[in-house]
This record gives sequence, structure tokens and C-alpha cells, in this order.
Amino acid sequence: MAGDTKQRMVQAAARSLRERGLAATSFTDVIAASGAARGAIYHHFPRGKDELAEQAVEWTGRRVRLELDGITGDDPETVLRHFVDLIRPIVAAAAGGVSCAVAAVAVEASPAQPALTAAADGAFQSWIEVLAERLCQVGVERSGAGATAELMITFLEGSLVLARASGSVAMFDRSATSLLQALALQGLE
Amino acid sequence: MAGDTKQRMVQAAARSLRERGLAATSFTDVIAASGAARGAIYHHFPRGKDELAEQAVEWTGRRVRLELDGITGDDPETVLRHFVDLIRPIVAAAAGGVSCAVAAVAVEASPAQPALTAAADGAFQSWIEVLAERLCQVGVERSGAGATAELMITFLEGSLVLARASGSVAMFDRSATSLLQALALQGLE
DNA sequence: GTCTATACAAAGATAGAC
DNA sequence: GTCTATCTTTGTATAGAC
Repeated sequence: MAGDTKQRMVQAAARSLRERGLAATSFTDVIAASGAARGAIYHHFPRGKDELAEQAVEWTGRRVRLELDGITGDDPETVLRHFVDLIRPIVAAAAGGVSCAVAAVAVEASPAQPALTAAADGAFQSWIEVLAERLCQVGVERSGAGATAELMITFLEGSLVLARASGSVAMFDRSATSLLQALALQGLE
Repeated sequence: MAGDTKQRMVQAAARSLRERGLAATSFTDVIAASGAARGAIYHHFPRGKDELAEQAVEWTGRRVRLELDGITGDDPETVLRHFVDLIRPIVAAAAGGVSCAVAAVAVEASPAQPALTAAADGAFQSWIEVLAERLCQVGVERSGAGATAELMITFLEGSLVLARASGSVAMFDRSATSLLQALALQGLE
């Protein structure tokens, strides 16, 4: 049906953003990967490339948010350890050249594309919100939970950048251990 | 003289990488910003755009490394606080749309451009090395110093991505405080 | 060595048949 | 709604005058 074509285009764009970045994500690639026709782009995305990228970022945002929603734990340490376990395969993918669609858009979008920057910011904020709420649920005071959640998402995005550059997860494993140790000593609850 | 032209091109490329990213950094812009002639590119950089971007990343790497070299302090806490103070204006620039040339290349370079990825990785590693050595000098045990330095550079790069998306340094200020507190409690020395 | 002019490829965008 | 064909722009790269 028609809806599937659009969805395939969004997912193909998200994948291309992860591998090649925003500027290098071409309609040619998206069309080839999704099996759509060239003219279909402006049918489904009247504002063109920006609108396609925007929806790819939003789709990625929702997808990761759902994953973060699955984090469980009875205390802050466990929640944070689960977070690290959850993101490790994502960092490993970045080491293999498939990093983060949201980060790519954040880094490449120009001031002339405010909707793109806003979409990236919205995705990050939604991840922070989910994580902060989970920390609150296990007893962390609200403002501390917010700052810690921001720190963890910042750590995630930095890890993706450095893992992609080094082609390895080794640094992530070391720095994640260091971060978890430090936060555990803080006694967040 | 001749050397100045090449240097101006490298710096113009570095600036464009920070603002627009790798793929969107065009010879047209670099030429306009540096005042060079179109043909001068392949005179100074026979391998074309990749070689120019590579040297821009290396130049950025050396430049930031020198800044990190200026960090002082008699104990780990002070060193880390100085690090945060040092990077805050860089994060503020990212919030204003001028982020990190090395991150842009790390995110956008393709597997077909291994020299670019290697240059980005080399820059990150040199920063980590300087910071780790400084931590060692104030009494932190070597492997802990390495992991902490990796964590701080990871935090820096993540902060640049999120600040650029949000257009604000507010999150950096909160998460940096949270990180410094946690590390201070660790009693690194 | 520096600069002008240009070749060639690929991008985004659009028009219009079906 | 879907697809083909094409327009326009912009990019990298090169050739050759000076």
C-alpha cells in the first residue's frame, strides 16, 4: 500500500544518515534502497530533502526512546548499568561505520534549516526525559536525575563520535566503567 | 608568500568543517574565504578535497592540543575543573553553530576515506594523551588517568553535539557539574 | 607558481504522462 | 498516486595561458 512506500523511504533515509551523514544522503540512494520512484519524494515530502531528513530524525527519536523505555532496575546503579548495556551495541555499530542519525543532523544542519536542528534537539530531549523519569522512579531527586540523564545522553553521543573515529568499542568500555564507578559513589538516591 | 596561501586555505577549511560539516565544505567557499585561486587547490593539495580536509583536521588537532597543554593544577579535581572551564567557550561556540571539525569528519567520513578517519582518530587520541599525562602528573594512577581522560574527551564531543542541537550551553553546565562532582568523590589520586 | 576557463558528474527539484 | 524524463545548479577536477 501507499503508506509503506513512505515509511520505507524514511527508514532508508535514517540508515543513510547514520552511514553517510546529512549532506551525503542523496535521493538517489534513498530511492534505490527503498524501491521508490524519483518523483515519489516530492509527493510524500513536499518540502523535499529537509522534510525527509526531519521525519527520519523523528522516527529515530521515537525508536530509541522506546528502547530506553525498556530499561529496568530497582536502584540508580542498576538503571545506569542497564543503560550502558543497552547502548553498547549502538556504539559498536558506530565503530563499524553506522552511527547516529540525530547526531549527523545536529552536526550538519545549517542555521537556514531550523526545523532540522529542532527535530534533533527534540529527539535528544525525549531520550533525556525518559531516562530522568526512570531515575526518579528509583528514588533519585528530580534535579539530580535530570542532570544525570543529560550526562548519560551526552556520554552516549560522544561515545558514538569517538567510536566511529577509532573503529573500536574499547574506549567506550573503559570510559563507561569509569563513569559508572564515579556515579555509583555519588549515592544518587 | 606561498606558504601563507596554503595555511589560509587549511584554516578556512577547518572553519567550514566546524560550521557546515565535511560534505558541505566546498572549494568555492574555501577559495572565497581564503582569497586563493581555484587552481591553487590542486597545486597545494594534489589529492584534492580529502587532503585539504585531512590537513584541516590535523591543524585543529594540534591547535586544541596546545590549549589542553595549558591546563594547570596541583590535584585531579583542579585539573578537571580547569578542563571544564577551558572547553566551555568551545561548547558555547557549538551552541552558536560552530562546532568541532574533528567530530564532523569523524561522523561524515566514509570507509572509502580511511585517511580522514585516521586523522580524526589521531586528533582525539592526542587530546586524550595530553589530559591523561596531566592527570598522572598530579598523582592519578596511569590506567585510571587514561580512562578518565577518555571519559572527559568523550564528554567534550558529546557536549558539542548536544549544544549545537539545543543552541544552548545550559545542559553542558548542568552535566559538567554533575560529572565533576561524581569524579571528585571518586578520589582519583 | 598563480590564475582563468572549462569539462564532467551528481545533486535537488519539477513537469507531465499514465 | 506513481513513475519517467528533464531542468538547473553546484560540485570536483583539469587544462593551459601567463
